[in-house]
Amino acid sequence: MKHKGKTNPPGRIKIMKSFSSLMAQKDFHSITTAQIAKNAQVTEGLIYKYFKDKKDLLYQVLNEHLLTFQVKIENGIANEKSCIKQLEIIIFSSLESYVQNRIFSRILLLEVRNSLDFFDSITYEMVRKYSCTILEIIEKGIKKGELKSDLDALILRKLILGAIEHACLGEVIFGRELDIDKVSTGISNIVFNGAKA
Amino acid sequence: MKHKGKTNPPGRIKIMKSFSSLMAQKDFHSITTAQIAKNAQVTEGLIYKYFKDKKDLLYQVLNEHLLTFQVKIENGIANEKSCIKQLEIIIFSSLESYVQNRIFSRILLLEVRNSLDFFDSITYEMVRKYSCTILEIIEKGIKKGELKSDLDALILRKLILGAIEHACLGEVIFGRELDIDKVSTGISNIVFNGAKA
DNA sequence: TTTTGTAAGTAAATATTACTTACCTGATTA
DNA sequence: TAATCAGGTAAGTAATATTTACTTACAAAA
Repeated sequence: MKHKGKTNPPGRIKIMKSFSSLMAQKDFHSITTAQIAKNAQVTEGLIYKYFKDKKDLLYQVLNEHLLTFQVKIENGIANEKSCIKQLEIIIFSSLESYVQNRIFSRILLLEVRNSLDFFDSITYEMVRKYSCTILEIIEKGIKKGELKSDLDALILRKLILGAIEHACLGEVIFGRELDIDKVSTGISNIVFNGAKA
Repeated sequence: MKHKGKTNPPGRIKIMKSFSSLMAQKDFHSITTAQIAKNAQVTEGLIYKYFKDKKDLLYQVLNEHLLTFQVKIENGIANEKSCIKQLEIIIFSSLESYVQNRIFSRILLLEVRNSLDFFDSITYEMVRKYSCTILEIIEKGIKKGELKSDLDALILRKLILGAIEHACLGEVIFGRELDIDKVSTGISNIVFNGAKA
């Protein structure tokens, strides 16, 4: 008998917590279902009541984090009129979210993208929505004359997303410290004003 | 008995080719050693004659590709004086290399970074070298007055590397077409001249 | 009160799969 | 000629993700 997602029983919560804490210590593939179960004080079989497979567990944990991430971003830009300011806020809050939650960042930046089924998941839908928001702001910025009229919005988005993600890699992989203020203003500065003297 | 790396026997070549072609079809973890061996028409055991483990095979395949990649970049910037032009060439050739070799890109961008032992490998040394080259060009550009004097070289590098990598993701993951000329000039344009109107 | 259905959880079997060990064969070399 | 060694095979083993068959508790319907 499979779980139908109507309730959220203690066993399910324990499994997700257990998995999250293991993810803080090692990479996805080194974590065994036996460890997850032992750490959660349930049996291995129960994992498969609530999750299709190990990867599905990964996606669902990621999904929970993404929810709070998204709310944060939307609240941040809600009162802001200027498109450039909005983008600056997105850059800052994204960096902040990544840094404040290394496990989540590890999963999103390094652990899920190598498998195609992630891109069919609900989780990826949220990533797309976030990505769309950025594109819309850029397009509005161009229309309003804040940004250059001949700008390719898609490329600017690539640049912003790429910069954010790459900036976090050192932090996520090696545990290096990241000065969010410095890096986010640095990125914004180059993106909007250019690097050329 | 282990292989000592002096020769390059047909079995080893067959294994690497087989693995490469499988990587074009599915992600690393879905590829089994049994498949690799069958596809190469050798026995599973032979894989472990030439490679420490499955991951080592991944690294060595990546390594071969990186060698040609590095040569390409270095030749490209050799005759160029202007630092901005050099960076533009790096952006273009990196995109080109990624696009021309999807397997290599998949491995480098999506499959190796999730495991710490990659960062101890010789392969990663090459990535660092490439990354260092970019930093040096930026620093020279600042000194020569081509780039803004108050620029943070590390952040500009993050931006450039992040943009390049992110630009390729759609291509690598979904097989989308990528207009190298358009994207590389687009990136250069924003990075050097800024997006603000 | 009895019955029915089902959610939560267990225990043990199974199938896959990365990796090992012991061995064969022919060529080179001491 | 004996010894070594490179290239390769065949048959394991141990780990581990996943499945199956089974309890127990409990709520709603009859």
